[in-house]
Amino acid sequence: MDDTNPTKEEVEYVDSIQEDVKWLGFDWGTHYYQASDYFARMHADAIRLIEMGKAYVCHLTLEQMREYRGDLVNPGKPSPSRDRSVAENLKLFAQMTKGELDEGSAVLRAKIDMASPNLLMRDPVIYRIRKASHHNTGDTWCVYPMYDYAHPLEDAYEGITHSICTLEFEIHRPFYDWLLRTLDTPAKPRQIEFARLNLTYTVMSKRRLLELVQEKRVSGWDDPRMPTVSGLRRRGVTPTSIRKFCETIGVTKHNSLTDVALLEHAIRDDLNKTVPRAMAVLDPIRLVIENYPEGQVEELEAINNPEDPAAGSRKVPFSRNLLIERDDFMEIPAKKYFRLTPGQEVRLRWAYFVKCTGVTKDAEGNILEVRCTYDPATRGGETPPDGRKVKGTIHWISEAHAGDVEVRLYDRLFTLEDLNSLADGEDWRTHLNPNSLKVARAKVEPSLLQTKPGTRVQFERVGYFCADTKDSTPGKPVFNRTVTLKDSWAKVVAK
RNA sequence: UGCCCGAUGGUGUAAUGGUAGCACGACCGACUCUGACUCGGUCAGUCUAGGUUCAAAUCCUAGUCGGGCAACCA
Repeated sequence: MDDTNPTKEEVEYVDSIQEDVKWLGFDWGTHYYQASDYFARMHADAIRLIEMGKAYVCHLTLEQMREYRGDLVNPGKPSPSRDRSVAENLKLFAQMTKGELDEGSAVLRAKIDMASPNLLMRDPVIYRIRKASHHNTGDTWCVYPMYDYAHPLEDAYEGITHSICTLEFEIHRPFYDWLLRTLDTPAKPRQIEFARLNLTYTVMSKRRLLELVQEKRVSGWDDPRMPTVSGLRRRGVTPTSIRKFCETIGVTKHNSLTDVALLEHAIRDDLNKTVPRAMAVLDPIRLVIENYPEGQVEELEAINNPEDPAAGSRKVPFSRNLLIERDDFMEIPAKKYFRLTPGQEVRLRWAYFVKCTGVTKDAEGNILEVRCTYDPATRGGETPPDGRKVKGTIHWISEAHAGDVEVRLYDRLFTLEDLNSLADGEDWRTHLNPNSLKVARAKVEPSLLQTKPGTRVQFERVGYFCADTKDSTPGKPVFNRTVTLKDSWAKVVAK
């Protein structure tokens, strides 16, 4: 953990990084280190640098420093303090360390090359005065190392071989190497850079994510729409699928934009194999079975996970009045529609074949309920003795036994695919998806009411869901939609 | 008008001098008690121009395009 700057409140980030990394399945064991663990050693190395004539105390103000640095095409010029004696530098750095100098009045700089084409090599600052309390070292120090100085040293102290970081630090590598060479550290770690991940339809920069949180456009860092580890976790994504996704996309050095479909595939692939099924109706309409006895209730057996025999089965109550998905009925059917429609027969999952006999409507012509008859010879959803087949199978809930739950249907956070390619002056926030969260009341199998927070389930024919870890209460789970099932019918409809 | 890095199907990648392969996706089909899963098929790629070589995605040169760099941030 690079906790080199005490004025940046980072305790909460440190904690969540640890939590996230552990959840992903990794363990530091005894190898959890912080830059602040090495402050004394780093300070001693700074003194060595001064003694070598490779570092000096400089009094330039921020503005002067910028001016002296030159720019992308012009070389910089030396600080007036650049050639001060070693003895004087030692004395001044000691004063800085003891807190005898004011913040901003002096810094320690490495003495490299003010004409380097790499601006980071034009005598970079390596220590600054910060009279602030550090979350780990308290008030021990008045001077703190810059990240660029701390990074190569902590790697060397730890005997790191490959120090992996993101692309924007590529230009810092010459200083990384310079420091190790100048100090002649026993270990010579190598910094290797790789591209950070960009995903379609979302933002990944910490700055933008922080703005989403601060402006309350999401509920927090762990809002299930956030591409953060805590957001994915709360949404119901598994560590396995994240790791699989990472293996798939690999590690490279060029900026790319990964299609979120790759992530969704990894999620479905894992959840399909591991998660139990249940029935839930998100947008219910009543289905009345005219020839099923009133008041009769049957317990029908439903398999929990066809992909995993060990998951066993459960009983689901069945009765005369059911609820089915509004989408699963069409009074005037579309072409190739093989769900319920007048005269057509479908299977009720794990129950019976039913044939639609018509609908009842109110005075305005709105459909109040769908009516049908069932075939007792198809109990359990089995093919009847006459070998009759149906094209469609739909899910259902017994109205009298239905549980009522809140379901949160999440969609992509933005409507724009690439948030890094905005027109000049365009605000990325204008592309926020107004429908990234839709809340629905769903009717579910009674057993689902006992779902523990964090438990994942597939609502058959709908999608994968996870009981929310924050807003669920005993007996009243709130379900977050992790990802929908693939829907090839939707594609047909779209055409 | 500088320096550094990069470029392979729609997307993400593999191939480091020797058959351009894999996954996602899209499309077609089979199967199906989830229009899911699974299975079969199809689509589609080495940024450009020179050069080296028996042979170049790979090495060299130039160009084009993209990204990064001027906090006492990380």
